Amino acid sequence: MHSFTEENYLKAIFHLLLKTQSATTNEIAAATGTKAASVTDMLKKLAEKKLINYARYQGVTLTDSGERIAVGIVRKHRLWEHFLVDKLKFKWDEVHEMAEELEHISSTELINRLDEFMGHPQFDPHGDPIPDCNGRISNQHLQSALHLKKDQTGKIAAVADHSPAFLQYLEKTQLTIGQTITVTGLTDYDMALVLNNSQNEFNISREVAKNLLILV
Amino acid sequence: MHSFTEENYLKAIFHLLLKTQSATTNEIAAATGTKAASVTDMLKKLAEKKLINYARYQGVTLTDSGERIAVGIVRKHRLWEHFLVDKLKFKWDEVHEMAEELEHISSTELINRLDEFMGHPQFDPHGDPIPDCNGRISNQHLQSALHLKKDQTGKIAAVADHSPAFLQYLEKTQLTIGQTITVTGLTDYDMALVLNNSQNEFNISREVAKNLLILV
DNA sequence: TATTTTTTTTAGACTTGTCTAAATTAATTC
DNA sequence: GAATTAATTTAGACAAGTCTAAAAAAAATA
Ligand SMILES: [Mn+2]
Ligand SMILES: [Mn+2]
Ligand SMILES: [Mn+2]
Ligand SMILES: [Mn+2]
Repeated sequence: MHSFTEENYLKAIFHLLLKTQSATTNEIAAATGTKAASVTDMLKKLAEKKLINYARYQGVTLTDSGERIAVGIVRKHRLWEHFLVDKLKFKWDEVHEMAEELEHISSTELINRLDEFMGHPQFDPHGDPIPDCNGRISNQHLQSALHLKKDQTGKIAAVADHSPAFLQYLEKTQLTIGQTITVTGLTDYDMALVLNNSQNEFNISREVAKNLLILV
Repeated sequence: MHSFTEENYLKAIFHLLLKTQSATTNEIAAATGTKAASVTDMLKKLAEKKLINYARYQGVTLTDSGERIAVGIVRKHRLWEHFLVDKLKFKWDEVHEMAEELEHISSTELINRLDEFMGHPQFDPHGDPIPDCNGRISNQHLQSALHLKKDQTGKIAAVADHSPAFLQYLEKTQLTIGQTITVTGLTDYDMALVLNNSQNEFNISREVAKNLLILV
């Protein structure tokens, strides 16, 4: 059908378009770990196949069929991550690289059965929504913990940084998905957030807070 | 590590070596769906990497490290097939193509956890033995149903033809793995085998019998 | 507006794996 | 043993995806 490479470009463009109107050559190069010249070649090919809208120097958007493919890859990625954590007992910081391979297994019947086997999970281990078999993605309006007001309470719902280092840090400090937290103040020294999670009180840096996504 | 292509060549050579002393260029071409000229190129590359023993015009064998890789692929293939049938409820004639993709997922930790998740199954859905995590393969001495003597009883343990058509035929006639059968005779007309499976009596052609592997 | 900097594209080359056609070697047959 | 046939290898080409270096376009700055 489509090569792994094409799928990876479409997925990268999809993720970039969640943040901006159109994805640029350099952004795509950074996201795919390639050089700008290679990206230009691939953009021509994807445009030829009507998977992206591309005009020289203008950046790109996905066509409907390009987006359908990209969402399909994201669905597979997140369902496989859920499988690895929920069934095979991997930790949430261990599954991304494996999912990067598994997301290219072509059978949609397989992924739909996997979805059913796990009881149609709504979110992956990092709190990201799993598109349904029609490509629909639920949208929770989350906000960064950094923007919580004093004494505001919310539930940790997702993370904005997926690096193993960050995920391991959260695991160690019990800041895992589903935890309810309250912001009780800021430290004078570095404006770190003082949090309360019903048992203990502790501080998190503004950088950590930025990457914690909260459902209020 | 190794490309999908290299893995597929090693796997093909491994399967060929179960039947003969050394695998020939044409056999490998047939098994991999390529042309002889392409095989020669790849054999040079695999020999360069010390994964096969190759001398021009002589056919090839696997080195220890080549065999280790090949057995690893076979282990993955068969474990994934077991997963698809046992957990995702696919039929035994539906899983081969998916396993052809899944066998190239690189993580050995993943496959070991999958193995554990399924309770360390000994055989895949077609009765083929699943190598353990050290590459050891159990060897049952099976014989073709064609060579059963009159009134001899045995258990269907594996199939020699993995084509969906054959597997569907067996499913329909209840000749599935684990069934105990007795050969009660031969028809006069075409020497078909007359079988008894405790409930019914019925005939199977010599071609079908050839591909049914029996544990006596 | 003219100049400098950044971004993007083009040109040309390389790698992997494939092919067809031709040449070579090995195996069969007469 | 010579001639024919079959198997294998070599030669040369191609497609996909990548790269570096250079050119062109766009954006930023003076
Ligand atoms: Mn991931
Ligand atoms: Mn994830
Ligand atoms: Mn199979
Ligand atoms: Mn099998």
